[in-house]
Amino acid sequence: MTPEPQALDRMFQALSDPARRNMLERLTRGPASVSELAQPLEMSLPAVVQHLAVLEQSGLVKTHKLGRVRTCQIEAGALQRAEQWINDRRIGWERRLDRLGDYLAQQTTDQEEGKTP
Amino acid sequence: MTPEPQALDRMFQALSDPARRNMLERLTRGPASVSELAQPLEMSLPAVVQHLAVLEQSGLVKTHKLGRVRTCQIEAGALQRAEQWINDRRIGWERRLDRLGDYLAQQTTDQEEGKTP
DNA sequence: ATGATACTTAAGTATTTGCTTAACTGATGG
DNA sequence: CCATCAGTTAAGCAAATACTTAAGTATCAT
Repeated sequence: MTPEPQALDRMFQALSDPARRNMLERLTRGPASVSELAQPLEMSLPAVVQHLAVLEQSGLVKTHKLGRVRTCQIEAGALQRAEQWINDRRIGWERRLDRLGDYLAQQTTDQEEGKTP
Repeated sequence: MTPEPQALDRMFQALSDPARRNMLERLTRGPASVSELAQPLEMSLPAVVQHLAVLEQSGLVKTHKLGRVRTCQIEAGALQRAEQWINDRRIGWERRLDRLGDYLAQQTTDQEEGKTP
């Protein structure tokens, strides 16, 4: 299941903000409430809630509300899809560099063999 | 060398646009001129140049001009640093899930052993 | 020299982002 | 009940984005 372009848009966009990455980082250490996510960040609670909405819409975070507290969790699957896109591109590029290296080595060898001293 | 937050900001921001991802994808198949990058995109050349500037500032692409043509190349190292950040977080989260699984399994076992039928 | 090519620069604009403050809803605890 | 706590909603605003068109500037080919 290749992620649709828009899903990648939202995921990378979500990852591009340090406050949101901080929230994700906190969530790797276990679920947290909105206030807990907000605590280390120097901004108002509504601002944090807006960042959280971005994270949810990107699929990177899932939340559920119980009583008056909203609990947030990381969604590792989404994180993996973002990683996969990068990895595919990087691997493609590195394979290409390898082929180029082989080609250049071959050229050099040919030249060596062909030289008339 | 852990990438500074701002470097990650710019990298993920750069990756969040489909036109820029398209350009990167093209570059995995080898270097290309600005016009070549622009060719499949339905936008003006200046727009493409602006996207290219974002890619360069993110460190994902390097360019050099020879005569009147600017040649662009992917910078796999930068790509890898973005991937690394995601991977670290994902691994952290998955390790946590494993520990939680172990704990829950242990609890269940304890209960089984302690039950009085 | 002249015209076409490959960008580049500048300026303008609509939309989106990342915040803010103020006011509000809906649990919970005493 | 009523104050507090956790979060929500709304409105507004400055800055950043993602384009556009128009007008350059160097090459390069003839």
